[in-house]
Formats: sequence, structure tokens, C-alpha cells
Amino acid sequence: MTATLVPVFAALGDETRWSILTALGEGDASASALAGRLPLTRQAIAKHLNVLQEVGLVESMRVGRELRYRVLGARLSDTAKRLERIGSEWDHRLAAIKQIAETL
Amino acid sequence: MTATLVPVFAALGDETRWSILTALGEGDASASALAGRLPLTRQAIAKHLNVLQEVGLVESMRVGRELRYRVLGARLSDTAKRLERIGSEWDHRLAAIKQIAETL
DNA sequence: AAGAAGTGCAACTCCACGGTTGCAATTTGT
DNA sequence: ACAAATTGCAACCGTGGAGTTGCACTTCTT
Repeated sequence: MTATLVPVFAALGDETRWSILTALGEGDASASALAGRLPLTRQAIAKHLNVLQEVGLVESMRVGRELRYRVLGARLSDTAKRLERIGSEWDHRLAAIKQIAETL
Repeated sequence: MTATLVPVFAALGDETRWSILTALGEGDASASALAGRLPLTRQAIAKHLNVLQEVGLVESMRVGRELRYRVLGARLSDTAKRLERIGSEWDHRLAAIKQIAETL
């Protein structure tokens, strides 16, 4: 469930994937439905949705004969928190190093 | 200065780039110095450092004949904040949509 | 002055990724 | 039972990114 961080960033590092996410933000939808709104083939979209699902940014559920997808905003918030932590730790470490370097 | 968000994620979506960042976390270093610690050519590292610099995750400064790089933790924190925002907005929107759907 | 250390640039290979097309399989509605 | 809608799978193509090698250029050091 808690996919490692890097693949999540890789998934978010693609413009068209964001267009799919924002399109999904208008409401849950299937790959075919999204293909109607975006300049992409259904299959291309399906591939992207798989990527997004594998890193937990999206979840799917069957509704009759269609697979409906939903954005998981929580995953974004979670990722953000982890990134924030790393960022602040980095600053602390750099500050510590600077201290040491200056006291030499 | 404030590079668009997506390229930053693309830069962070690479395992070896993280290894470079963490290596840099031990203290500022040049591409050649890093090449001594990582299983990569100096040129490969230089390319990655360019990518990281273009999205503002790293800054460089000349010291004699070498180019020394430093991690910018603040950029990570900044990116995290923006991501957090997007995530929460998403949840709000989804909640709103759910409301509407249920009151139909 | 000369060699060592470091950077910059260019060309090349390899492969993963985004995208497409085509067809089979499943499910729904009438 | 049949046609339409939807998904699933596989093969294929093109491009860009990661990495390497090789060489020229600059800058220390002695």
C-alpha cells in the first residue's frame, strides 16, 4: 500500500498524467469516458491509469461493464508530508555540516 | 526561479538522482568527487546535476577549478507545500461532488 | 614549463516509455 | 439471441533519457 516514494514522483512527473488526474477531478470516470475528453486513445489512458493505480494515486472499482477510477487526494497529501520531512531534515543536516566546517 | 511543478517531480522520479542527492547531503561536492563515491561516470553525474539544477533542487558555485554543488532542502519543502495544497483541494472537491451526487 | 586535476562538449549505444492499431473477450440492453 | 459498449491483451513504432567513451580546454601545483 505504501509504495516507495520515488515511483510516485515518477508518476507525477508527466504532464499528460496530470491532465488525466485533473480530468478525473471533475468526477470519477472510466478510461473510455476520459478518452472522450482528452486527445488520447483509450489504451494510452488505460496505461496511465495503471501506472497511477500502482503507486496508489488512483483507485478503481467495477460498475457494471465499466472500470471507474477515482483520484485519491490523500495519497498526494501523504507524499507531500514525507517530502516535507525530507526537506527539513536536509536543511538541518546542512546546517550541522556548516557548523562543523566553521568550527574547524 | 519557481520552476513549474511537474519537471521537479520528473527530476525526483529517478532513483540514481536520489543517490546523488543523498551523497550531496554528506556535504557539498563536485561531479568528480561524487564520481569517486558512486558507481557512475563523472559525465553521467554531471548530466544529473544539470537536471537537478534546472529545477532548482541544487545550486552550484565555482571553487578554483572545480564546480561544487549543494542541495537546496528549501526547494523540497516548497514543492511539498504545493503538493499538499493540491492534495487537500482535491479532497474538498471530491467531497463536494459526493455531496451533490447523494442529494440527487 | 609541465603534468595533474577538473570541467565542457559531442557522438554513440541501449532501452524504457508514451502512444498507436488491431483484435479477442466480456458484459449489457433489447 | 444479437448488437453495442467496454475492457484486455499483444505487437509495433518513435523518441528521449541514461550512460558511456573520447577528446579538447582550463586551472592548479610544483
